Amino acid sequence: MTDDSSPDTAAPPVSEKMSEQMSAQAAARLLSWYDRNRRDLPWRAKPGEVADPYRVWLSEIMLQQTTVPAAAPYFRAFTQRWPTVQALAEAPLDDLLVAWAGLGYYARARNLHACARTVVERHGGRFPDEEAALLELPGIGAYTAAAITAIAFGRKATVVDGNVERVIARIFAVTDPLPAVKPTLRRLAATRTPNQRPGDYAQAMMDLGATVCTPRKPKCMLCPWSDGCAARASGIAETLPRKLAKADKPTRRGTAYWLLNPDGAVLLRRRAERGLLGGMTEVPSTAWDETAPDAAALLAHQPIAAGWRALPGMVRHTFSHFHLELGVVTAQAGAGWRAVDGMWVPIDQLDQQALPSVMVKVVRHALAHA
DNA sequence: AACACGTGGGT
DNA sequence: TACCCAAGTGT
Repeated sequence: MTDDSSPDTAAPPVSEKMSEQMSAQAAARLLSWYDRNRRDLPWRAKPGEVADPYRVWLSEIMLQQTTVPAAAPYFRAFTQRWPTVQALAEAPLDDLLVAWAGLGYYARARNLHACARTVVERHGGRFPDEEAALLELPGIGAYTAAAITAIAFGRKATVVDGNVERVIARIFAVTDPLPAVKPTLRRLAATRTPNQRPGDYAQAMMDLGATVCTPRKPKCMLCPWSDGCAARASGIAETLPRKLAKADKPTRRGTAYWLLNPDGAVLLRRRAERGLLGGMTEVPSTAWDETAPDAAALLAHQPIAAGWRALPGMVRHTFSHFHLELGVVTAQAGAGWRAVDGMWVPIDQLDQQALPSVMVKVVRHALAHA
C-alpha cells in the first residue's frame, strides 16, 4: 500500500474533514515536541528572532548531504568573512573554493558563488520568497527551495529531505523502495504540512528524523507520533525506508608528482572548472584509470622531465563513486622549472590553497616520506 | 532515469 | 574492514 487512497480495512472511511483535523492535531503535537527539544544550531534563529534568508540559504547549501558537525565550522567561517550575500557575491570564486576546501561536493561552492551573484544582479540583493523563483537559482533544488520558503520566509512549503522521507515512510508504512517511491512520499508529506508555523514544522520534521526517527535503532518511545505510526505498529520501523542496492565502487589508480623547485616550493595546478573536484587545486598526477600507470604513462604525464623517485606506500581515498589508489613520485626540478605549467607554492602556504581532502592526503604523504 | 558528484563518522 | 549514512542538485 503505497498510494494515499483509503486503506482497505473494516474501519469506516475517514472523511476529508476528519483527516484534516487529524493532520492539524499531529502537526501541533510535533511542534510541541520541537519547542521542548529545540536544538541550538549556528544557523537557527532563536525564538522571536527574524530569520536571515542569506544565512538560511547558506546553511541549507552546506547541509546538502553533509552532517551538522561537518557543516558548522564552515558556516561560522563563511558568515564571519562574508556576512551578506552582497559580500559573498563580490568575493572571487577562488576565495570561496579555498574556504570550502574539505567540505566536498565542490559544485556547491561554484553554484553558491553563481547564486550570490544572481541574487545581487537580478534580485536586488534579496532572495526571492517564492519556491518557483528560488528553484531557478543555481544550486537550489526542490528541497532547498522549500526549506528557504518555509524557514526564511515563514511561507507554507513541503520540505522533503532524507529525514522527512524516512519519517513519512514509517508513519505510513511505505514498503516500496527508494528512489522510485520518492513522489509518493512527497505527496504523503504534503498531506500533513500545516498552515501554522511552516518554518518550525519543517525543522521539526528534520530534527525528528535526525534525533528520534533515526535510520537505525529509532527511539520510538520518545516520538510524538509513535501512536499513529503504521511501521511501528507492525514492527518494521527500522527496516524503512527500503532502498535499492547501490552499485559497488570501482577502483581507479594513478600516480601523483611531488615536484620541488630550487626554492623549496611545490608544483600545484588548478583542475578543470567542471567535473570531479572542479576548480580545485591538485598535486599534478597521471590520469586515474583501472590500471596503474606504466613507465611510459609516467613519462607521458610528467609535468617536467626529471629523475623521479617513488615514495614508499600509497594514498588511498574513496570518493562518492569510486576508490582511488594514488602512488606518489618525487623529484627536484632542474633548469627550466620556471616554464612549467602550474603554480609554485611554498610549503608553508599550502593551507591557503583550495586543496580537497584527497590532495591533503597526498601532501601529507609526500611530506612524511620525501 | 540513472549517474556524477566528497567527506568523515558510525557500526 | 566494509558498508551505510548525512538538511540534494545537475545533467
